[in-house]
Amino acid sequence: MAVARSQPAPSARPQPAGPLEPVELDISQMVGHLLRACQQLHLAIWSDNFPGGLTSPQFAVLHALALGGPLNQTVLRSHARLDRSSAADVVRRLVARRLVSQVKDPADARRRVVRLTAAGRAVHAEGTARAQRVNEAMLQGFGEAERAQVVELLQSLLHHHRGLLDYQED
Amino acid sequence: MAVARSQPAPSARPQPAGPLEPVELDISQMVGHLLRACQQLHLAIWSDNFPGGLTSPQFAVLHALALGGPLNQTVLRSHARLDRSSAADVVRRLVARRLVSQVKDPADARRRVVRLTAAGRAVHAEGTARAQRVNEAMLQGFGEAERAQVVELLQSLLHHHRGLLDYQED
DNA sequence: GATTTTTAGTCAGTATACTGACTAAAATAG
DNA sequence: CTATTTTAGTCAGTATACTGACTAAAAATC
Repeated sequence: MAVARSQPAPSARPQPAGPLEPVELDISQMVGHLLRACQQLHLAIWSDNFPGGLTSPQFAVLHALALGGPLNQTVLRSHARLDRSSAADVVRRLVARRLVSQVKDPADARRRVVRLTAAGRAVHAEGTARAQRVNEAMLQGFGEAERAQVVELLQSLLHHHRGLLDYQED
Repeated sequence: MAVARSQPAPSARPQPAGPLEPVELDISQMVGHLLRACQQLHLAIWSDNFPGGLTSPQFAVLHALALGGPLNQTVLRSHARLDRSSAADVVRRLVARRLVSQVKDPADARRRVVRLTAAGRAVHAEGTARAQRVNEAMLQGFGEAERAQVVELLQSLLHHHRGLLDYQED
């Protein structure tokens, strides 16, 4: 595949001792770079609002369980948007904190069904308000229309690539 | 700080055996959840385009050095949007791969100046085209106007919180 | 000039997120 | 029914990203 190569193009002004290859790339406009920075921001805001140490993926797991009853890891990770290894890690930590419990599925010995404990349900209920505050803080400075745009554009971006992530569905 | 507590509110329809606390939270519309999923997507696309194993933060460091000459870690991490520990980690791996080198700053013994090696400059030059392909792939499915919106909204989001991240500037 | 504070960077420890290899069980093919 | 394949989950290893504690050097203060 012929990589797009920038031709020399007779330049009018000779650049004074810059790098030899023409760097025509503004990294601050690259979606990946922006997403990474936004995630760092989100983590900072999240941590401020969850002094107990519950992380966003952990909350996503609790939320999926609160909505959809006991789930095996495969269904759980598709709801919480976690890959296999990460889901196992997150569940392991939630088990250690006694927020969820795991039991073998009698109908399928491969599956281990994850269930909220009473403590887990309480932490989820209390966390819901915090999660909403985090979302509000993230969107602070945007008007209603822009908030909707942010959500729609990110959802569209994901939708354009549905099936690429291993937990897919959608 | 009085946490917003959902009052019972005389409900017209009794919900059939749902969870006790009213779960009025759509996690698929939370910005943080969407950002995390988009980053997973970006990582998948990036890895496809960089079979050599160069990561996006690593490329960001090479790019900052290619643009701005030798830099100490503090300036470097503000350009590459990395916190102190992560920047040290990334630089350590780039040193191990011989893509950058570090020397003590004679003017300030605290600083260790990072510089591109010839190999690093070559990897950066070659990676620029790949990074552009990743960006294009991420935005595939969007029109010109929407692409601009995505970039502008994410930049605005970051701008609204400038100063919150420790590498700040901006 | 001596003390205090700030700054640059390291280090240990933890949490996602990934890969690839692996086990065990279920589903399918023959 | 047996052999193959698929599925569920684990495990080891690596890369960001963070916290908090720490060292050493520079800057600021007195």
